[in-house]
Amino acid sequence: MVDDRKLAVLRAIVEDYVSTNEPVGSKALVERHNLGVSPATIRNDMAVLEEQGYIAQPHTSAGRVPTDKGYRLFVDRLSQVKPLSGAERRAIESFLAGAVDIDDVVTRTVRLLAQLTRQVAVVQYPTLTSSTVRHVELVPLNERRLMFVLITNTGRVEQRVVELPDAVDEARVAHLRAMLNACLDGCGLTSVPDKVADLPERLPAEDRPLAATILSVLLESLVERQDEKIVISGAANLAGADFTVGLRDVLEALEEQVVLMRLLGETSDLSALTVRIGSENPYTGLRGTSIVAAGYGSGDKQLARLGVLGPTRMDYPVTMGAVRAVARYVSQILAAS
Amino acid sequence: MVDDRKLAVLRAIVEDYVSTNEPVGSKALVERHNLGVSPATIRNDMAVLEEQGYIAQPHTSAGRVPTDKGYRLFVDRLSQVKPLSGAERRAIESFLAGAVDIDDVVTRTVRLLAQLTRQVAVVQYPTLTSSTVRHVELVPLNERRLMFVLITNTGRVEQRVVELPDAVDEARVAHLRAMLNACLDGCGLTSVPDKVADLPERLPAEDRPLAATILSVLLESLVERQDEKIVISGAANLAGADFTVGLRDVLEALEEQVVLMRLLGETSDLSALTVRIGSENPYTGLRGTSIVAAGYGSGDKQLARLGVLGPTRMDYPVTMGAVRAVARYVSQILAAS
DNA sequence: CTTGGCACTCGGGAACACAGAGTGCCAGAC
DNA sequence: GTCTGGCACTCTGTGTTCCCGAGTGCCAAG
Repeated sequence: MVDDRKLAVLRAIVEDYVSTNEPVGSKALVERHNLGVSPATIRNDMAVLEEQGYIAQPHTSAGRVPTDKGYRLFVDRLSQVKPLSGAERRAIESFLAGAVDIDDVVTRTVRLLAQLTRQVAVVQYPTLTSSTVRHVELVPLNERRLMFVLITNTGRVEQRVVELPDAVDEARVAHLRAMLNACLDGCGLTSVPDKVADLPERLPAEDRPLAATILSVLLESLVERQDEKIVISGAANLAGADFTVGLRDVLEALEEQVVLMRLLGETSDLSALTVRIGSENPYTGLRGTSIVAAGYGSGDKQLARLGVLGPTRMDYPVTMGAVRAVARYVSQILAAS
Repeated sequence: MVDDRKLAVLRAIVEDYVSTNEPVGSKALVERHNLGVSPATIRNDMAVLEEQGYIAQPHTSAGRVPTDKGYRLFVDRLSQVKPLSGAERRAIESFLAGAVDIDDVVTRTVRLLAQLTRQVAVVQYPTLTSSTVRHVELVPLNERRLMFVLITNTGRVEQRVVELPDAVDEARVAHLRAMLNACLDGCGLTSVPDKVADLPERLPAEDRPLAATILSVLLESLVERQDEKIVISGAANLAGADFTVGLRDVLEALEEQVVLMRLLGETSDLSALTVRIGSENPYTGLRGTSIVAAGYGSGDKQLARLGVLGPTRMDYPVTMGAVRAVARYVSQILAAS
């Protein structure tokens, strides 16, 4: 059913098609790869591969083109991730090492990835889920308003302005701040709701409305972290690639945070290097594009995901290598800081 | 030299070309606009307009197309900004009114503008120049590290992690925090450097290295505010428009914050509604595109600028109306909060 | 200054032919 | 059984030619 030569043929077709962007025929195939058999034999193999759905011809009497299923087999069994060159690795390292800030890390990463792969890069901000509270700050802005700031151990900051039910003075705010910090310091974000549940009861009655207001904002900001921030770069790289599907759809998808989130994240294993090819993609506007994504974060606790998006006809080994390498370096940087 | 009818002809050419996207000829012109003269007369006028550089023909025996100079004259003297419809105004109002946050305001604004004009919208975050310090916060992260947070009256937050020269305790940090706030509260960002200049001298000697470190970070963050953040939306709208110049260049320009800043901002009068047409543009990659921009901010103190970017062949009256209207509404929203 | 007439130009589309690449199939060789 | 060479067939893409129509510029007359 799938003997070795047929697989070799499929691999050759994918490689040639990716590099030339033209349907590849039997004759060209035996010339470029030394398969040791004649074109006619290859033709027979190709007929079988086509029947099985791994390749297709755009029209009669044209060469063959890999289908999504063909790419899938190629990625799963016929290729191996190509490691970066030493020069590239050094470039990554020095480029990322200069980052001063979590924002800076993310920005640099996304640019780096776009440049490295010459595709559209997408980086998700480190998620708060697995991070812990480092500090909660309440800053009075005026009598009826204060700013609530939540700082996590990943360097992420969530801030929010709170309108208060009634006037408060600095002392009450300070008290509440101290209580909140005592209660939450170092605890995981997911356990915050439990921790603060009984907080109002431990306060004097007159402070309870204030506490309730602030807590509701706190909890709300925890929920909202779900729709994480995402940064993209390298949209210009879309201009070169010729998409089978309209460019417009792709650009539209890139502006939909939710779509991007799902593309990057819809996997049980955050850390895995995942590839989603063309129609495997849930979003119809992105048929014709593939996504290569990986998780990043230090060791046990995965923080978030990053990846690139490009035409189905992409160089998977190289792209996967770049994505994996960048993910690793970012993890390293984040772990060190 | 420029009699009325020639101007009317130019206006008609611009309007027709914008709506049809095809070179417009003398015959079509007299049919669609009742100019009361014959095609031959129009031809004479067009010959003069061409000689003066307001219009051009793509090739012999084709209709005429406005040049950048022609659009310029049209915008300056032949058109008037078209106000939005009542429905549009209501939509803007309700859409912006829902914003909860400075980030939210900016995000909603940029989306709104993109949708309204069907072009690429660009919004600059409110600049800090004219804003004042509302609060400075120092949050110890551990012994050798603290987070520095600067909150302004526009709701903007700058945060930064500071590595300390030596270990500090909470008391010293609290003291410094109090001093900083006493010193800076309510003062304009531009005057911050003066205000803090003598601060170290007023501290006990052992606190001076700490203070110096923090102040240097503070001042640095003030300088960095120069390269303001910019948000864009509606890149998908580029797909429809056919650019004379490559789409790639435009997409590249959109990723260059600096370029965008210059496009929006290079004007002495922040509040003016400015139009930059095609080659008037400093950036070569954006020949073929025009920018319509306006300042926003409440009354006397202009905060920043926003605008849209589209093909030179755009409906200037409508676009200008939309940009102006959005700028006004945003100003309103910001003033209220 | 305007107008109608007229010759001229040029781009774009339709029709057509043709070369080239590629296929499928079949009969014969190993 | 599997591979191979040969052969007829089918497309696409390209180049050529031709022609129509829109549009122009110019000129002489109103």
